[in-house]
Amino acid sequence: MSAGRHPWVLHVDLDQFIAAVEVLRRPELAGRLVIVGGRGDPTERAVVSTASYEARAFGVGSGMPLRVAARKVPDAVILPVDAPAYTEASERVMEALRGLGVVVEVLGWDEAFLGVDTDDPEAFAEQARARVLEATDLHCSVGIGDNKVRAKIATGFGKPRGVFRLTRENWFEVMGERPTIDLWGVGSKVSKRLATHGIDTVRRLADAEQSVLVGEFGPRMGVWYSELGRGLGSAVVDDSPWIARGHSRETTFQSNLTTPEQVRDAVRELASLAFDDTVKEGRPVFRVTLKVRYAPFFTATKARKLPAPTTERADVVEAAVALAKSLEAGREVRLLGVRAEMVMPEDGDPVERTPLRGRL
DNA sequence: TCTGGGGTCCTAGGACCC
DNA sequence: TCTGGGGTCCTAGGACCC
Repeated sequence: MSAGRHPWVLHVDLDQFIAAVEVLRRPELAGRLVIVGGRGDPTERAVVSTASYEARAFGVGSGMPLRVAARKVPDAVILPVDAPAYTEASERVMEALRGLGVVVEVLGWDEAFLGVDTDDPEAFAEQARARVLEATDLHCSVGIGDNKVRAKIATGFGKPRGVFRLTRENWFEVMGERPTIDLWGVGSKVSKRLATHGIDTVRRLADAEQSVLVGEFGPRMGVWYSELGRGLGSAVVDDSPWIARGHSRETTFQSNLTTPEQVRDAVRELASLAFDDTVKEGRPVFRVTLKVRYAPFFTATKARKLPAPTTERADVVEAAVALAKSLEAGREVRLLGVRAEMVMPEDGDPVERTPLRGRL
């Protein structure tokens, strides 16, 4: 199995994955208002990772501050994030999908693209849903597309527990009058910038002069948004293992740090943890980035390329500590983070670089 | 309402070089 | 005195995704 183009791209996305995994091991939670986030303590600085559909009906969604969610749904069950449990469940899902004998490109804990050669994609999608349910007791939805962009967007119309097909044939019929923010890769900032040019729907984006988009967003993003408006994108499904560019560790402190000593100690700790993750990959670190969020909520980053790539913990820690010395004294610190970037393997794969490439 | 943590890629501007 | 046109490397910031 390897990278390649297939007649059909399927996008499989688990329904309320994290909440569903929690309900699986606590069946008494079924049908209840379940919210998963942070350490499960709504008085702490944390956000919602996933809310069950029952909780979503009350306006709770991912990214919402936990304390706001708790206020909206006072009788919700609030659970801590248990990453190892989700990783384990995710692996069982992906194994089930691979068992279908197709190319599986993992996108995250709860989603994957399948490259499929079939005459009946709907039947195959139902087969995939059945296989995942049988193997894991988890429900999913499937988007069918003639490329990844369309398959990914299609899934949203299939949820929950359904299948939807989105191709060149029905792209404008389905998406034409929708707001640009419904596109995968267009967020609130870009949709507002597009609106200043009178581009408020997918069809208007598709019809926009590419020169306007390039002028606003630059040569790569401008062209990419134009293609997005028309539903165009890669149809190559690639199951080769992802090679991480870097690893990072960051912490939001429950109460702000106020002294340089506290900052220095925290940076040491974070740098060491990030370094540990690079050691597991066995590749040297060539750049270290320090992220700081000053109170109340202003974020800055400082980066240094190392004199030479290193596999020494002390080099990484010292680089991070040195960056910390240039932080503004006297400002309270809400968050610190350290990222270590690794050199890529020499015989580097010709990875197609595209704006959406974040993975597990 | 008060805003996590782990990722990726793109853009802009300055330094430096020819 | 009023000053080019690239190219590459580096850093900071921004945007997006799950």
